[in-house]
Amino acid sequence: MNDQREFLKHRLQKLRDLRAAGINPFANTFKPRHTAHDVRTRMEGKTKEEIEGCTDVFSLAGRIMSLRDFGKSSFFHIQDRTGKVQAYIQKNKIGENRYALFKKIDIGDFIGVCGRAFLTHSGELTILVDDFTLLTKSLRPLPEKWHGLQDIETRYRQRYLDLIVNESVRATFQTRSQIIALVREFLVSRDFLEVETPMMQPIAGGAAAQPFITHHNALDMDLYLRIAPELYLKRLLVGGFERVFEINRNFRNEGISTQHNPEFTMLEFYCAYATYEDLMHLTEDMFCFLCRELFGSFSVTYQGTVLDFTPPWKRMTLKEAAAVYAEQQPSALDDPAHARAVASRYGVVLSGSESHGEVLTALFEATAERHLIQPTFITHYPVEVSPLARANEDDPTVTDRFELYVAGREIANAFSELTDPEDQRRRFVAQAEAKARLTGDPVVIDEDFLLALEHGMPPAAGEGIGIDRLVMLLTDAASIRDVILFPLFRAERS
RNA sequence: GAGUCGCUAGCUCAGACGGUAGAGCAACGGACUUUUAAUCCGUAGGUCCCGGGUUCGAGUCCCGGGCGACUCACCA
Repeated sequence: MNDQREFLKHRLQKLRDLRAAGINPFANTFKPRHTAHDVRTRMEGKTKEEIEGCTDVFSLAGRIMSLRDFGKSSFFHIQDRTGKVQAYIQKNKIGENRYALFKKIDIGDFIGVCGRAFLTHSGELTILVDDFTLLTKSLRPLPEKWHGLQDIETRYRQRYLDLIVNESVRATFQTRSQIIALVREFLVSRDFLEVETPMMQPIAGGAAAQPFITHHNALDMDLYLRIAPELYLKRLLVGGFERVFEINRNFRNEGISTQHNPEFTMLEFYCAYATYEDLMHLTEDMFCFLCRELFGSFSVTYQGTVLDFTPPWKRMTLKEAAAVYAEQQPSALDDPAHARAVASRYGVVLSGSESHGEVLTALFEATAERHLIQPTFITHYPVEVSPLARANEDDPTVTDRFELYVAGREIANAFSELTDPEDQRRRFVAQAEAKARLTGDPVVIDEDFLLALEHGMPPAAGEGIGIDRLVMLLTDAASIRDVILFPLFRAERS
């Protein structure tokens, strides 16, 4: 008999013993009126005498995380959503029968307890148990109490164990929830309307990633999981919703890394009559709001580096940034042949068919990106790599677009939107033809979106912010899997 | 997709040179009424990721596979 089966056998025997004694080991009869946090805050700053003179009776429930048995009394810690609190149970206080029943309770079980607070000799605030109720009997062991759960694969595959034993993991996901709530609050306070647009789309538009494909049986129709909500949110601008946002999942059938999960959460928002420059200010305001609410400071330490979000943030054009980090004069990169030579020198692999703008973008990514640690807006993206962005009035080879870089990573992407349906059609066709040459896919144009544009979309600017990457920055997480509760994993084979 | 590294008890980890597989916690039995990584005595628990190979003998060496981590590639 192996250890695992023996453990289960013992717990199942206790289950039978409890039922034989008339106890439901999965009862739902206890209504906790307090939390561990309530107990702590109620007694905070009080002396031992004041605490023990206090007649408040607490009633709380949670999982038993540790248990120290002294024969006629026991100490245990209960963990609820707010944290842990210790409890103490004595045989001569609750009676022989109740205490015998308590002996059937194990680490991992859920229990409800009632009692007053006291301070132990070593000064720990503790509930002296008047009575208890078993709420759920656990049948499997918890990970080790001191080292917790370390195995990264088990932590992700059995995230519930990770959450039970690793307090910092709970904190990360609580912060994630808080960040999303704050983003919502920020946008709603600025009169943005939260909307939901299709996750299943007949044409996967709004970005250039590989989509997941699925099929609707009744309509006998292939559908794509969306790679971006962009084209639907713009339809809403056409419809007269001047300020809209959506926080939802995108799906991209690409590689997995510490920065990429196949499904990830994206914030996109669109604001009529705004420009990309307005959105730079809005982005600064949003981050400052988040920092103030979360930390009370514009300084955030990420992986040992202090990031300073005090506005205004640095701004550089893409060409300037590429020039600085490729040690060139910006004007020198205006010569396509020279730019190409420099890019090759920095390890960019070129086929020869790339446009000048694509070469500059590749050079920027190869040289500058990883150096952009402090918040930096990169502007003036070439028109060839920005199929949905409005061309700059003074220099039509670039667009009114920016990306925000922090800690060497792309966090946000925004631009003044293209509103001219004929220009949009030309860009779609050029993009689809380029893709068709590369992949052999048929040229597909989102005619329905163009029809919407032909009805007239107000001038607008839009932005996308990768929520997972934002949460990583603000929770000091090294991997995107640390901020996604259930990241995608290969199925285990039996 | 490529390279490097990892996989030993439920958990956290040791296991030189190839020679009967170990500890702590958790579990089980016992002692103990203010402990807190409780303590003390005792017991049990292993498909060493899987499959081949070399060898008298493989957790250890070789080959193949699985899963994971990291780096790179891909992701405008």
